[in-house]
Amino acid sequence: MPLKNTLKVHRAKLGLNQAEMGKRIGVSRQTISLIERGDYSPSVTLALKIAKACDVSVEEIFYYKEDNDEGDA
Amino acid sequence: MPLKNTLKVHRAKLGLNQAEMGKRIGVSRQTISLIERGDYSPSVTLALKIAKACDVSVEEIFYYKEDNDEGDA
DNA sequence: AAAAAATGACAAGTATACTTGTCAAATGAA
DNA sequence: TTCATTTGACAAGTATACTTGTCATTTTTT
Repeated sequence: MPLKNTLKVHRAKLGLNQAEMGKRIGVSRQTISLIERGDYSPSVTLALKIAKACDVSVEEIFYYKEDNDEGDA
Repeated sequence: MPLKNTLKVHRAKLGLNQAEMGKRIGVSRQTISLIERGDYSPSVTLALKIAKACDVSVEEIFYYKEDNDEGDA
């Protein structure tokens, strides 16, 4: 049950690139990239900062997607 | 600006000791103890599990308390 | 097409989350 | 008080978050 996130979408809404997002939050560009590439569990401190920057709850950014194998059938 | 949390209170509401809480969430007793002792930033995965177990949002458990030095003056 | 900007990916190092184990101190029950 | 339960604290080890740096690939702009 991998941890997923919607950071890429929310970052796009803010019109920021990864480097700008990292700078705003206080982490490196690589860390933003790593998170967006998925299956990565940052600290709750970072999660709170990201959620605040995106003006949403932590749960709206980070969530669990079931490991189901159904496509849409 | 240390990270604070309300885990101890919420755990008490559930009527669980640290060992039971750890078992329910899937971490060791020490990890629960460390968090409750404060100034500790677990992974967002663990934060989500704790919030779910307590039936509240991540933000209701983990938050920042300003590092102000004013008492009440 | 060509140049510029943005992202993915890897490597190697540091910081810290999380582990098991142990003991003392605190709390609660008999 | 005595015994049992719970928690705090420390140590040492493993797992992983986060860092800087670099390069190839992709995307966007001209």
